[in-house]
Amino acid sequence: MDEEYAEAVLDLVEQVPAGRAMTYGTVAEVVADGFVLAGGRARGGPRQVGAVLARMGARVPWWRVVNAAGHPHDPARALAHYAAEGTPLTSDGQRVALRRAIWFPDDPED
DNA sequence: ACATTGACTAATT
DNA sequence: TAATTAGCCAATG
Repeated sequence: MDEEYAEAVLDLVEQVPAGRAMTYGTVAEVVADGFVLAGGRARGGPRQVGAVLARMGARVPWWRVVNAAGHPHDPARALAHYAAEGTPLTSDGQRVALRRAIWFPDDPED
């Protein structure tokens, strides 16, 4: 596991505003693009993002990263955060309403 | 070098 | 709507 890559992922996750969220796939793409611009080599798909969070996710708001269906890795804990942050959820209250919560680094409504 | 495994995704049933 | 299938990329043994 490349430390530089891990840092990039964690930094990005830390930038996600409360009440918003990003998908693993999107995080992977944004980080990958950043590395390309930096003339870097390290790549990584969505699964690598998950691998990084599995190791060092404890120090970042990991609940703001969900899969394409809007499901967080640890629903029990994530739900409590969503309630506290006012994150938009779907009718079943079990998954993040990505249509409304999805966030990008260049989002004007940071 | 090969097989297995994951905090994934998209398309197909 | 839910389950299955196939593709995916890197880490690990």
